[in-house]
Amino acid sequence: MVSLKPEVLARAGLLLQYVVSRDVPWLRPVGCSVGEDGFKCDFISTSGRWPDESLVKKVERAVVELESSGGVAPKYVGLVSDELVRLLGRSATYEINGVEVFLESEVKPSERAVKAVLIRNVSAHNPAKDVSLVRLIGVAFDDLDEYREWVEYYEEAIRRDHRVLGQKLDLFDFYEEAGPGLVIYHPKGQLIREELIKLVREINSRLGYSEVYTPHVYRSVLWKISGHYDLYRDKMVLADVDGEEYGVKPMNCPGHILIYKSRTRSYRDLPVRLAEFGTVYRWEKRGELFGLLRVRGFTQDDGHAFVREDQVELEVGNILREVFNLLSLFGIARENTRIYLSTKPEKYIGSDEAWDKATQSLKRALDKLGIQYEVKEGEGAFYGPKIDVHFRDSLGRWWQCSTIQVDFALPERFNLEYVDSDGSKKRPVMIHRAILGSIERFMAIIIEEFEGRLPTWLSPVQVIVVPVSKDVAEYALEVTEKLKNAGIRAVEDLSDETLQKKIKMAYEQAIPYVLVVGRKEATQKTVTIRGRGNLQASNVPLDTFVRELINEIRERALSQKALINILSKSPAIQNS
RNA sequence: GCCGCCGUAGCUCAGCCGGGUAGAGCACCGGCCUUGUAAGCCGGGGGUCGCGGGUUCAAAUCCCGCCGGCGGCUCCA
Repeated sequence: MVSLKPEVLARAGLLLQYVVSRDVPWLRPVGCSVGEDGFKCDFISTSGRWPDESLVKKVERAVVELESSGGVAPKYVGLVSDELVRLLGRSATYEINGVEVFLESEVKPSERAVKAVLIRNVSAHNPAKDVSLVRLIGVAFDDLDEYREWVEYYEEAIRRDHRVLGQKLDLFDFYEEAGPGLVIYHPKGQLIREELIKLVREINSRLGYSEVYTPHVYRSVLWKISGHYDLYRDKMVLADVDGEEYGVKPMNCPGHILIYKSRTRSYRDLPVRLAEFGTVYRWEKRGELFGLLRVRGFTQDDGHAFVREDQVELEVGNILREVFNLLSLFGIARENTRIYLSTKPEKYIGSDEAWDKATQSLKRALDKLGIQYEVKEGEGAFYGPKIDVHFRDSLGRWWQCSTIQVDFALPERFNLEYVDSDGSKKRPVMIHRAILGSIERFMAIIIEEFEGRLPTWLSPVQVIVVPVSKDVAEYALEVTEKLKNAGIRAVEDLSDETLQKKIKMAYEQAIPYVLVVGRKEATQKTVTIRGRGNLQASNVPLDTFVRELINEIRERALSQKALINILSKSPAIQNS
């Protein structure tokens, strides 16, 4: 991630507004804000026209020309009174050659000249129902080297894009005939899913969750009880069958609640913990879909804990610990994660006291683990406070993955109870949690994190065996067989291609290990191991490699530990 | 859903502006080569140019609608 300078973005935003109002009379500037990924400048189009590409290029050039011809210093005037600008929350006015331009008040524009401006997109912005603005978003630099570095970074980001890699590595695809936002996993993508599911099953068992399985459609009456029918209907897939209405599940909770309700629960039974890899469908609006990161059908590693109020903190703490294990398992840098605690919104259900208790429990759980987080006041769901973990994708966008939500609403709506020690009936609290969030979204994040070069345990193909020539084909098959018998996902490449090409293909398919075998290896029952980064160990006994590789996979190692171990333990077999 | 851009072979893309009926590379198939470390050589098959309508003697190319994708906005795991 190349970091942009807010003060440079601010200056560019101000100058951009100035040249636009100078050169494009039908666009009136109304505001500009600065974020970590660029500036956003909003304009009113008084003619109803939209700026086209050539106009955008012209304006970009005009800013740089203005700067190179001496530039002009934006003069701070004060806070604005304009209603529209207030609506945009950008309340400082500046003046350039007598033209009023705007900027959010917190940022100070740079004194230094802007050397490069790149407008990345023109789009509509609708801060209110009846207001449509022209929004230019872009980046700016006061140093040409930084500009070039940013462009390079951006091109790199496209190569890491999970949509590009997903196709190149034959993991998954979307098909027009199938419908937008509906992912179809190819065999290799499904192998990754299976590994992730296996991982979460282990986490679930550590946390005491029992896995269940529930249907994909329910009678609408269930969605009416849960409240989804009223609150969520526009995102639900509903169908009338035999004169009855059914709804495809957008969430798994109602099914789990029915299980909770299947018998009388004692305070001793709690927490009751149910987990499911539940595939849900949410009919997101068309423009909101985005690769695997935003789809219409996805599988959550969902789980619901029915707890007493006094159990919330411990339960949340345990889940959080697993979430952080997960981050380190995938080597996701802390700077690429954000943790939020969202508190009571304006509209809410449940008592203030319960909210306060639950929120304090979440806080204490976070603090006990020494986790740094941001509080989003009033951003909680109407049914309870929550903790969310967001990850950053290759383009710098943030996506919510892990989530832990306290819920007072559903226990109420479904009239959930347990019998307390004094024989009285009490209402449990529900904790909704997802460790990965959605498997789809999480997969996208890790594909980008690793640029497709997944750690061995996650790689759909872990080893490819490449014979040097046809006469060692049999040995290649023998090696592959042995690896497969050891539970390793191995394939052989007996095609007619040259060795060089086979190696190149293996690298492009991001296969972690290439085993080259020729006459020498065949007679000695060894393999020559080629790992990532052209790291190589020659003539390693096959058994040694299998043993080390099984360890690497079992430990879910991030690095190519097997090869590194072999190289460090027996430098004698190194042979270049 | 809103604004803009885009949609040509399995993939990446050229051709579209100034209409005359489709091309390249990779992949695939066949042959030669029998390979010791990131693309060996030669040949071949493959496209109702996203779908539908309109303009025209003639549409991949111009116009309209729809479908799908992308970048933003809004919303979310």
